[in-house]
Amino acid sequence: MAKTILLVEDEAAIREMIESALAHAGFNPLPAADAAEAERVMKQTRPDLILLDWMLPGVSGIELARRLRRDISTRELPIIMLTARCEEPDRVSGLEAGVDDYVGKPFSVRELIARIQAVLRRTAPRSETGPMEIEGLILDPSSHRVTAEGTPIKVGPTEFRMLRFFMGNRERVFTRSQLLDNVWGDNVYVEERTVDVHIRRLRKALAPFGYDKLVQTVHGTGYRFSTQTDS
Amino acid sequence: MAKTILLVEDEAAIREMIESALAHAGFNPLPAADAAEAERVMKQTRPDLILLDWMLPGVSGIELARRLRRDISTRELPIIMLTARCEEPDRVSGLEAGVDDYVGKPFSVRELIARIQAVLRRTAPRSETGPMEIEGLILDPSSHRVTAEGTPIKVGPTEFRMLRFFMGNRERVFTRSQLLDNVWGDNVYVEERTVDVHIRRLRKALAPFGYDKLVQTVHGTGYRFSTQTDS
DNA sequence: TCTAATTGTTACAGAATTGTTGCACGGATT
DNA sequence: AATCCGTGCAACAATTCTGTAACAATTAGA
Repeated sequence: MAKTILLVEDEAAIREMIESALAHAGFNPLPAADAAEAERVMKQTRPDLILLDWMLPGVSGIELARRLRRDISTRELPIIMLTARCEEPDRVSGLEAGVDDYVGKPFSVRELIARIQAVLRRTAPRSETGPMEIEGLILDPSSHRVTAEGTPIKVGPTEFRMLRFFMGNRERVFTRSQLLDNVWGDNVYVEERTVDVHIRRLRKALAPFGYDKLVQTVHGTGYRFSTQTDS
Repeated sequence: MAKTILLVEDEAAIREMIESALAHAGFNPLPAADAAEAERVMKQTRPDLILLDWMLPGVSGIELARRLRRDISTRELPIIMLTARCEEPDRVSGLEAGVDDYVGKPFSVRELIARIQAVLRRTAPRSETGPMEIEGLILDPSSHRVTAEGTPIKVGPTEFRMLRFFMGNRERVFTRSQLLDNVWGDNVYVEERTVDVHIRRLRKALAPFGYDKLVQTVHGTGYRFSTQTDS
């Protein structure tokens, strides 16, 4: 889930500053000091985006960008260039290099993060999942709504994610640990009993329509979302 | 059916490059070197979109955009402006002039194509439907007015664009980021919380008629325009 | 039945998110 | 120049959500 971002910047101070900013924003930064190191790193890991300084010792940033565009495996890799404000490089060469965005130095950290997210958003193919329905209970991700017989049911964010996961994976038992991974996310630490509380909250929300019986307890193991009668 | 795109750009090198890029992407490019030539071309062919350079000899790009907005026949024509990063144009005044998006030079061909398609996608339904109406709330894009039960509602430019977007995309959640892209324009950088402020202003304007409940909050996600009761 | 383990339920403090307001700034108008 | 208007932002208030602990209820097994 966490996007990996290759950061190619020769000045150590700036590199470290951006690196910590990226980490803080939930990205996985891969620092590199020059083009050679960048290419070495890319042989091992395939980043989701490249932050590339315009001025680099040895192979310049724009030259590296051209190389990446030439290689079929990195042709679609988004590139954001870091340039000195109003340096205004040759327009046509910028066009040809196929850079996705420019950020002029000095820049605000938040602007940089915003531009990264914008580029990732534009680049990523959108995977819209349609509404799910089970015995009249409808969950629509696009409107972010849970409906029973036409009337909307109010559920909290976590309950929504949990119900969405359950509706996509019915008739299967999940341990609390698995639910934490799939509903909360992998690298978060919360007590397993917290799952029980949210199960309770989900049941409470579904109870007025009788759908609470779909959320079943498997004693000694975990929980299951099922239309079959609980035995 | 290939979309026709009028390209107004004075620098021949850039014009030709974009022209070939457009042709390659399946569009039908109509090149023009200045505003006068652009207006001449438009008398013969009606393009689906205009790519307009900010800096033009004679009549400037933004001035041409204003003229197009004044003319009823071209009022709904999507406009994308090409601006140099260092020119730092006032995007707000551009937005008020009715520009749909900005692309800062230098830009990648991919980005340009993506933005063109994005603008075409989101302006397509608008131009065909004309005035929109939801439960007595009427928004008329051509006269730029909002009315409730005959009485006009005063909304600011941003609130108007937001309401127009919402009325064209009901029953769907949008994150603050998506709203910024669609209401403000893609590469405008403003704080996400600013969306909340304009949501507030829109609600305040709609409140005297009870329409404020159509603008719903989806906690943890964003906002939604819906006629269904929020619960 | 009795006991230990497991699960259900509730309350609550702190965190996170959203609502609301005032204000400075820039552009347009007078 | 004076004023108004729209905009974006920050600061504060209000609301909602979350995780945890504590206690009650239930289950499984001896």
